Amino acid sequence: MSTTIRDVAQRAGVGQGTVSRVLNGSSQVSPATRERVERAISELNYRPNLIAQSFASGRTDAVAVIAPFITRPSVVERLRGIERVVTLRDYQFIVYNVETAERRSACLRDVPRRDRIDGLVVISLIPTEAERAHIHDSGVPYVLIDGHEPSGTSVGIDDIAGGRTATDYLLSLGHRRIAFIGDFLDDPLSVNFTSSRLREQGYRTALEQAGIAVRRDYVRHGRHDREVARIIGRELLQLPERPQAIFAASDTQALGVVLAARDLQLTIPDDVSLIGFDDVEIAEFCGLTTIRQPLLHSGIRGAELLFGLIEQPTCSQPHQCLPVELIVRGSTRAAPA
Amino acid sequence: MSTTIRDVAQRAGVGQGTVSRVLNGSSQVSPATRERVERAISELNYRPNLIAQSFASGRTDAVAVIAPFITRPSVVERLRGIERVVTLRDYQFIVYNVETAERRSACLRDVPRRDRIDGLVVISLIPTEAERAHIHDSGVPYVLIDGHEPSGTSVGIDDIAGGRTATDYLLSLGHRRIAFIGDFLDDPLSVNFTSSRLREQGYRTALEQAGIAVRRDYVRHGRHDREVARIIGRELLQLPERPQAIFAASDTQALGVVLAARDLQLTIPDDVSLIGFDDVEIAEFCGLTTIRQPLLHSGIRGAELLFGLIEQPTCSQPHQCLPVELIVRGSTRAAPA
DNA sequence: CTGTTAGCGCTTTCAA
DNA sequence: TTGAAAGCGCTAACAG
Repeated sequence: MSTTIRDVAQRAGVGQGTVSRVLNGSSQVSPATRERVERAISELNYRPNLIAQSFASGRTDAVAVIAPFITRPSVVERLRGIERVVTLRDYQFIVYNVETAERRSACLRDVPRRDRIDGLVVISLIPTEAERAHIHDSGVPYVLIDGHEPSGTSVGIDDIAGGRTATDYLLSLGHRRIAFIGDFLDDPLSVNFTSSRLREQGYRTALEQAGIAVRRDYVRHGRHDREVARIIGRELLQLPERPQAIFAASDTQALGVVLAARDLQLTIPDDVSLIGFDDVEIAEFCGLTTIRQPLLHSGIRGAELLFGLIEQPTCSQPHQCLPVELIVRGSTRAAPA
Repeated sequence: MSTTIRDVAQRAGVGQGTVSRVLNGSSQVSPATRERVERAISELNYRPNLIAQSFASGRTDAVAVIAPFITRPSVVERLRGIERVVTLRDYQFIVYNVETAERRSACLRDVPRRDRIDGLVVISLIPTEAERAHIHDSGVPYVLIDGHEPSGTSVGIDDIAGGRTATDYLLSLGHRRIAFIGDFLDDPLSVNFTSSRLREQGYRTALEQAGIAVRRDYVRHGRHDREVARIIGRELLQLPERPQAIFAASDTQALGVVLAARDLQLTIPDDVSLIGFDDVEIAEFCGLTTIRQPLLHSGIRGAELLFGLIEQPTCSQPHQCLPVELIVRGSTRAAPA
């Protein structure tokens, strides 16, 4: 068998409790004893059994993340931020990938358990009222990233303002006929929220403030997918009155529009201006004008908040709103005079 | 406190052991008893404590993955494949992201522990002889993805053949001056291996077989990064005798060449043909000719092999070689006559 | 088929 | 400041 705390205690000539105290950095141990124990530990090359530690202490030293489509660039970037912080604290980083509605419910139901994890981060999936209550009942500290948790801790951006900024920029370039592509409204993964919807709201507000009526045929929705957006983009670009500019609620969808334009032999930005959202890595490569949100940083911040909660479960932080930024690249240009 | 197995036993009027048997699906329980226990479980809304189960059984129901740069599209795709299988088996999926040499060693040293995980997948990082021995000593079943583990279980592709296929295709188009861009040879993360190097070997073999000498100025290396490849690409494309075609050892690097060509106002494929490797998602978008390797599937296969090992630790599988495929898109064309 | 029970390795009282 | 010892909740071996 593996060496246990008993072996160490024996070798050091102390009690198990003392070894445990040394292990956990208690200040209640005399330097001499500590020294003796530490020597025994290194002589025996002893490593405490993590499961046994968890079992006895009730902590798991693990943090879970529930995220939709972990392959999406925006999600990956956030995961990376979380992983960085979690690792720094020597916690395990457990990932749950969600690609269906069933899986979403299953995760939200089964993952929040004190005997499983010490904390939970949820990305881009807004729990229902019942799910939120369930998480709360589980007693697991919990942070939401990319969403707003009214009575909990969350980090996100002002999607409405982002949508407005994007639209205002297109307006400032002289465009009047501005179309919008956003996520499918009945996305089963996002029961009562999508950031896409808020960005659309910003779009609508901006147009209204500019005295431009929102045209039904200019506002389209589809699954968050490049190829779906490509089809929608083609439809928009083939409208009798072609939009001068398109605001896509994500870079992924904006890239679909790039393909649509290519399909129709139209040139961006000469024939149509295009702006995306997120500023994922490929956006720069493609010269896509977009609204940048701090993806990596949202993960870092979210994880930091979570550890705050783990250490101080009572003191819940308010919603954190991260800044967005307009990044102008080559996919937008002024409307011809 | 939470309800325990004792409460259930009491309520069902049976012993703890019987409840445990029901929990673990033992066939040694009479239908009537099972029924009674199950009713007690659901009446009490009992969930077994996972930590306690792990502690008593010695299993952790967790699988760890150590991967470099989890944000790279190729890595993400593999992670997704692994996650899918791991989740299906109701195991926890623990991710360790490696971005430095120190972290690499730390992970390879600390993660393989029976009290932590039941199995380990390593992606694109070849353990040294000592590290391999250490993993073996830990007793944790282990699978390597994207590499060849001589005396262990691994899944990969024939990188040499892939490199040959890519180069042969360029040759078949009539190109003779073919350059190569690959990973930095002293990559601290990949101590004694990079797939890039094998692809280069395929490139060299193909050229030699075609009776073409490999030109030193046509073979370049740099960190696996788009911007680095862009700089290298510019150098290649500004050579007095410009290559007719470039084989990049990864799509990421190929995209750097796309930027380089753009920088120099050169057109792909008219001025230079370009072929990549991997067929990551963006390759299709960019119309990049490339060598496709089954990334998602490598993750799935690797995880399946791992579970084979977990269930049958003795019966180690041989190296699995997945097929690659030439995907012709618009970045290559025949050399002018 | 089922009840009883001895631990699993550690943390954490409780005394000393 | 330390040692002794009582569990943590479960599995698995053993007895019946």
